[in-house]
Amino acid sequence: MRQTAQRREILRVLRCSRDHPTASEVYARVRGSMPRISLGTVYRNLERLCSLGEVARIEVSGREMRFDADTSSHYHLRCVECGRVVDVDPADVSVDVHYPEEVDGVRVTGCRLQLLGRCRRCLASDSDV
Amino acid sequence: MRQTAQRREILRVLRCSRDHPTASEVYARVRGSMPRISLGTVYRNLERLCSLGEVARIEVSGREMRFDADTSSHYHLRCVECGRVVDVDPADVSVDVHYPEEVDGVRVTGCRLQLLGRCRRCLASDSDV
DNA sequence: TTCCGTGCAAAACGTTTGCACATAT
DNA sequence: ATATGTGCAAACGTTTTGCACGGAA
Repeated sequence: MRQTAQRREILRVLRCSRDHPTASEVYARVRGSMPRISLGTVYRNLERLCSLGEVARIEVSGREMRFDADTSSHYHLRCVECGRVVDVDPADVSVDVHYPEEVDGVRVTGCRLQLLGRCRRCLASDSDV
Repeated sequence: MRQTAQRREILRVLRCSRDHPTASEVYARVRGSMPRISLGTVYRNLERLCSLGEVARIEVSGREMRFDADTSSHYHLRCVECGRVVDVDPADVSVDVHYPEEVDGVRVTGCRLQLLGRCRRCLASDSDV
């Protein structure tokens, strides 16, 4: 794989971000230092970095993908109102799950636990409404 | 809320479907008996039925929404390759999860467990590749 | 009669892709 | 020199929306 300034910058931005930015957010941040980069390049590099395991794709439900330079195993807590995602230390969560090996012709390979909640900001604006 | 033939038909189709159809799939099926229905109407009614709690929106990550007339609590197993979703009887799954009440300003209200796997068809076509 | 729901079409949105050009190797 | 990566713009698939009309109440 060829080294490029764009890829380096995208990775740098991701490593400085702790808020699991979307592709557009990465794009906006990278444009700060590299105004002529294109959104397509951001997508292509995020895709590439994901398959290399350098960043993680966070498949939180809802529309857009989010990305995380922290590829260590941890949980994500999502505010169901604004979509904000925060990390949860695995040490603070205990999980004991058992499931069948196969259901209805689908072999089970694993499971994903997602925490849901509401952030302070959204709780506050809820009381306004 | 006003009764309409369209909403009744959409609900009927969903109740006859066990494959968690996407909005387009619902659209296609409803068109069988109601060819002039519009996709917009399908979306508007699915949205409406969801907020009434008559059907459930299955938020499988990233891709398109799926809908389920079975609103009882059960798990979903998704084939990570083709996106197919099958139901998993809660009796076949044991879950014991503990998590903090709040993390980083986000109050935790619950969690969601999603099973992931690969269906026979995809496993078979994988060996072709 | 009155609105709510519909059909239609266009827009919005996140993402992918085709192309010609640039550039790392 | 070569092939991989880029910028740009168009295409894509899903979902939402504006509008005038139709039909349930």
